[in-house]
Amino acid sequence: MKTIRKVGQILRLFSATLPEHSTSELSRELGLSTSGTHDLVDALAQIGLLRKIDRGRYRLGPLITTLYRAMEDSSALVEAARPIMTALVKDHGETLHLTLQDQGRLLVLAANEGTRALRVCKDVLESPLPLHNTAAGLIHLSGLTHAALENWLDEHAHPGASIVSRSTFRNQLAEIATDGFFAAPLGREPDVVCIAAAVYGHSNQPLAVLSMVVPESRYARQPRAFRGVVVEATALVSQQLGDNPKAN
Amino acid sequence: MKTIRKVGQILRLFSATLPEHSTSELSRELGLSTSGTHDLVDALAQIGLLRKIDRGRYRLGPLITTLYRAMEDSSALVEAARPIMTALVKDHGETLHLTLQDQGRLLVLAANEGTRALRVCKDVLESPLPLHNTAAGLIHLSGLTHAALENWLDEHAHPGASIVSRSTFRNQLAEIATDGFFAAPLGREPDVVCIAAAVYGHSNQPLAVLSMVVPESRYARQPRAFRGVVVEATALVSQQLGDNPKAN
DNA sequence: CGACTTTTTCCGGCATTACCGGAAAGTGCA
DNA sequence: TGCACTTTCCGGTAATGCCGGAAAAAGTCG
Repeated sequence: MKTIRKVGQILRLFSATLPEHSTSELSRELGLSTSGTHDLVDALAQIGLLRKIDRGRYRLGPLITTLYRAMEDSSALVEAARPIMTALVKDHGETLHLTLQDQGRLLVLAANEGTRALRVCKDVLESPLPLHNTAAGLIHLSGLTHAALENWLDEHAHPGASIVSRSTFRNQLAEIATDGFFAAPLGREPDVVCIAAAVYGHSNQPLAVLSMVVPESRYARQPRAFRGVVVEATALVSQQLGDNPKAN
Repeated sequence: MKTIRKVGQILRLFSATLPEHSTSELSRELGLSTSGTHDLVDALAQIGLLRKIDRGRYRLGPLITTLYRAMEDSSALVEAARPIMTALVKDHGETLHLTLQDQGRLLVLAANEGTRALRVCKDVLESPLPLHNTAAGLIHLSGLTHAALENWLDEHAHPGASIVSRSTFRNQLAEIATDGFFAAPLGREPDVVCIAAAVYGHSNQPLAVLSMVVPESRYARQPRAFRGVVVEATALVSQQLGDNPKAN
């Protein structure tokens, strides 16, 4: 559906740093005619996904907020995960994240910062790390369909990128998918280890990822204990989701 | 753009109380074929506006969160309004709302509950009141384009509805548009008065509404004072937005 | 203030795509 | 295992999106 793909492309041009666009900026970005682009954005404004600010200038519209509220109010995932995350931080003092992925980027749904004097900042997964540079991201990648993974590789596996061999990478992901768990240094921070496990929804489908980010010095002392803690927590969240007929 | 209109229709079927739909539910609701509906929802899932949960079952997708975050992070409106609302609650103790409208429904962006022993609950504008039953809603209606207002009237002005005469109603809105201010009882609550004024954005376009909801007994003692307070607060917000080149 | 440039908006024709029928595949239940 | 129902798939056709070109609008400059 080409029109819907264009809808996605247009909407993704709006960001916190570029919240407003004109018709001609959008048409240049998308390689479309100005009149065609105008038809599109006008229609998006009519349904509420965009809002016309001035003549020819648009921002994200109220339907975004409406849908987000609907989504948030119904999120059994966050509801199930929150108390488990709170308890985990209290017991272990380390920083936690609950994440989804959206078109190859991490999306943080909930973050609880650790309580110890030396702790990993909870914003570490907000910066635009490539998915394959975090254990949480690799868990997400391992849950992608083959087609979605190929699309992602088309974008990220090229000369000069850190993924050298596609087949090696796919094999790595297959192992991770089997384990449902992975631990690795966070991006280029050798002092920080990310320990991540998949949260499964109804019908055992990977849904979200719960991860703990820990100073390497503490992780090195008892890596299996950390693995156990994270796997157990995600099993609890998955279990609550599985028991809940509304669970997503 | 019929396809985009269908996108809007589909997305609006997802709510907090109905967060998940099957393909055949959606096709029945929209009066479309199941295969046509499948094409649509599959495409929406590919761009991230929906997410496929199970075979043939969909929920709102991660792009909603991504866009909402982008929107929230850039909202000069809320940023401008928040300290002014905080000061107003502190000084006067009454409940405040900052609202947008989305296709004829109020959308609360920020709500500060009053501090006095007898106070109006901050949730009062969350319940699905028709726009014309609140002063805030009437301010919003008065800012609609003629076409958008006609669409809204087509939905709301019919035999048995509370709007008896379209032309009388339009005249009332024209006066409200001129004043940029209105006060009236809240819905069917004779004890609560809603006092609302328009917030203007760049190029003097009505953008949002700031309103105060007050026990009628307190309002009756000094109605002009309340009017002055609300009008001054919205003028301050409008002024800050006008001075801000990023203002929406 | 007029000329000029650029952008936006509008609209109808045509090329492209959305839509759907019908069939295959999948799922649940008795 | 058969049946009922839903989902998914796919190709043909009718409907729609896309765009060119012109009109309108807005801003800039001399």
